[in-house]
Amino acid sequence: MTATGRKITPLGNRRRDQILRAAEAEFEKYGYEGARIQRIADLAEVPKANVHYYFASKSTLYDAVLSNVVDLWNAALAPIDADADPATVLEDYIRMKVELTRLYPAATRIFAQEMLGGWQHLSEHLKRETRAWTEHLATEIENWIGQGRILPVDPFHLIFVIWATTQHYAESGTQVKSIYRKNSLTRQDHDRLADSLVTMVLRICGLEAVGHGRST
Amino acid sequence: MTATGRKITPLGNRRRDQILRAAEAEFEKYGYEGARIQRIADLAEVPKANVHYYFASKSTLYDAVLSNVVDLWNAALAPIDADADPATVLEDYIRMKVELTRLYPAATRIFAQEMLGGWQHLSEHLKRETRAWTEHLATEIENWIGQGRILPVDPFHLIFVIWATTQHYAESGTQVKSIYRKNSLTRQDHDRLADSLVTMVLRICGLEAVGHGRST
DNA sequence: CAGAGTTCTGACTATTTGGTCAGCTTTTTC
DNA sequence: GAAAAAGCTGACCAAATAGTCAGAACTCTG
Repeated sequence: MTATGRKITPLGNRRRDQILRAAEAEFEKYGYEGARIQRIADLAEVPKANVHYYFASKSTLYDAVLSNVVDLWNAALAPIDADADPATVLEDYIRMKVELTRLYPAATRIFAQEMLGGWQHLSEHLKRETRAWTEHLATEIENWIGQGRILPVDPFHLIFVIWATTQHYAESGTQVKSIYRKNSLTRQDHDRLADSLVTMVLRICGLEAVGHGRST
Repeated sequence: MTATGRKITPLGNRRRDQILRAAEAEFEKYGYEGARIQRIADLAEVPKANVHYYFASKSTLYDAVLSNVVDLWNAALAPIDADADPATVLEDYIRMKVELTRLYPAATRIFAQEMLGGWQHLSEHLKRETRAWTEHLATEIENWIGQGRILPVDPFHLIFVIWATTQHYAESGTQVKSIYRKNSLTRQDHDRLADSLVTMVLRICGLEAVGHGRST
């Protein structure tokens, strides 16, 4: 379905994706309010009216972009094995999160902007989905605490630490890019971030092997 | 000096502050791009033209608001005693930060928005000031690591953890307010947040007394 | 290859927004 | 108490912006 209610052919789908990618870049750079349909059109190399052919309004377009991101997160981070070792679960979670940040930096930034802004522009439907998997992990953490498998922490604080710190890195990533003209950060950079994060989180939970400080 | 280059009298100063406070609330709620001069004027209960009498442009006004915040931070967080105990310094820093968040929640949110947005709207002058005290603390942390007084961590990650987590709390604070119609959070709420944060940060640095998990 | 369905777009509109300004009112100064 | 300075504001304006629409240009199918 387009904005006008017609069927979409493969050709139309390609254009739609093209616009969606441009919109992602625009929303990343300027946020919801700052984003301009005209710039999205320019970036996608289509006339502005074409954008409105596929997406009725700015908010529809934003929702479409965010919906992609949320799907990504759900697919990658949702499944947690209840019996698994907390350290393993947390480490996997963090490394997956860093990997997603590496693969989809724009998407991640938009999501984080939305998070910090109090989910102001997110549709109710997407808000609910987001909360679902956050609370899933939080419950798991609380169980571990109850079972004495990790030190007591506020689960939401812990999750936020992971998110915020990854995000901090994504930020400095864009700075590095603009300063050094590097198009992407090295694999090593990402590994080092993940290491640092894992170390911090495991220490918070009292799970790190003594004298195993591999971060710096 | 007003926008038109005149002297400011006490009367003018009061109006200026009135507008500044309204602007703070507006920027907090909508961010730079989303903020509307007209709404600021309405909130301050002055005509829109009066806003422009004191502040030449939107960005001038934003800068004035942020300048206040940065001054606050500089005054409260800058002085670090080089010889003091790391645990004490970090704990004091965090508790001061939480206290500032309690006293100036709007200012803090704007600042954090700017932080996450990569300082896009901050004037060069303010950017430099901000970096100055961040790097000051980072250097201190690096010294501690070098002297073996704390476990190795990325100083900027650590600082970001403190900031982000406090911010997370400020966010949920506004949610709590809007849901429960509480006008301010209790002293106890703030103490509990500070406790939780201190615990996390000290664990990361390997400084927490064993079995001293007072957070939840 | 015709015509139905889909895609595309230039030109347009309605509205919003930041910002200006001439001239009025209030306050300060001497 | 009058002249100067500062404070104030209604009525504008130019620019920007999201969104519309009629009809041209494709493209797919039977």
